[in-house]
Amino acid sequence: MSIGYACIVAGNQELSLKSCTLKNATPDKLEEITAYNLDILEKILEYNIRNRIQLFRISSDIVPFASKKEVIFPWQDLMKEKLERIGEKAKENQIRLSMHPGQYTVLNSPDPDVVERAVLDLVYHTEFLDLCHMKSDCKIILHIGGAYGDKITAKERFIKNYKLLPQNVKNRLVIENDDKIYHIQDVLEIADQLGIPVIFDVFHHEVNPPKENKIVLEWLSLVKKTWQKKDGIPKIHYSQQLLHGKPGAHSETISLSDFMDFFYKIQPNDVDIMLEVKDKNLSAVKCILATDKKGNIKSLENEWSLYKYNVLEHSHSIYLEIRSLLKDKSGYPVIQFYKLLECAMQTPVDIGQQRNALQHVWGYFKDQVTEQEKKKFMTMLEEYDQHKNDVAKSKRYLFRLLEKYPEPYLKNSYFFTEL
DNA sequence: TGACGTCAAGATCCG
DNA sequence: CGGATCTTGACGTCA
Repeated sequence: MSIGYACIVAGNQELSLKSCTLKNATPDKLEEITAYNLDILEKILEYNIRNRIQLFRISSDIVPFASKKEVIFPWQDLMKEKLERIGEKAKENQIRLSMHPGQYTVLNSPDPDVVERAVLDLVYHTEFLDLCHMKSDCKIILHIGGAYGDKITAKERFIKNYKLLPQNVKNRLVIENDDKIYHIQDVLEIADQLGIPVIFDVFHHEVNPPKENKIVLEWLSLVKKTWQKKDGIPKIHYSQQLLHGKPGAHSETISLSDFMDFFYKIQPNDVDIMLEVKDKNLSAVKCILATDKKGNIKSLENEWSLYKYNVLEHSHSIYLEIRSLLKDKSGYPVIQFYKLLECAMQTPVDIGQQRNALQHVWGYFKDQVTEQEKKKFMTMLEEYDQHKNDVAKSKRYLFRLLEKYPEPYLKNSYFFTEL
């Protein structure tokens, strides 16, 4: 079983991809951005390796406008070596990669132009994974598309158009239930006709269940049967409702207790779980550590080093509680640790503690900065006390000081990330 | 025609 | 001029 996340590394700006607008998309610009993005992807894989994350979705934006036929840019040839290196790294470390064209790739549209673009887009995604030499268990996930007032015909059109796809696309394509139109029963029906695997999105299923009343475990068991040996371990999508958000909106972080309830319910020895959540890798690490049977306190100490100043901003008492929780070096209180962490992050920031956290962090700089830099920070603190500016300004300033005075402990921490 | 979702690029504003 | 903040882009469907 692997647990993973999609596309973006939270808490690390250095690992974000570049893009451009269509109007600026010259071949040179595209080559520059793509080369940059692939180097970043390699670094993201290294991050995933360090954190034992073996499931990862590559952003469709990795090669900008790759599937637009007006944009001529032979990325397949230009990036051959980089793609091979990425594939090697993934394989060596048993990382399962996937890609997921968004809601605008619609294979079952009645408009032939839309279908043509969808096919080109699927071909792009397939070529990307093929050029990395990934096995056929590295999938491309697609939704069924629109209903156009006649779901039966729309389903038939999906099936018809699927059959026209090139074989290498078919080798990777899997279909997923969505939160609006095609529920899991629809998708299983299509999958049965085509003989292709189904991704069961547990959250979409909650939002958009079929009329037929089966428990989640029964649907899951039907879904698992659609995966053959060559397709790898069945994969599911898991996310949670954003409280006070629109139905279907993804939560900021994964609530660990809800995740663990689900985890024990499904006994997921033989599924991979892709998390769809705003804090991305942060939740993936949480769920991986929480389900690790032989976990080590060192992992929690490392997590603590990343979150401690954020916790301090919200609650001094929980800060102390976690510190004491981690004192016993023989235990592995992972559930309790994240319970406290989640609790702290849900507590509104305490103005006084926020100032306290700023000063803690300032402690890393105070003996090495110039008088001028010191003065500037002190002025900011004064203004902060008089409510003339917000904490974000001081944080930005401290973050900028990190470039001049490198402090890896601080740089890695989430203090400068909005959580 | 605008909302939907997403987030960096691009544009504009500010001191 | 650099930095902060607001707006646009790119996609297809549906009300």
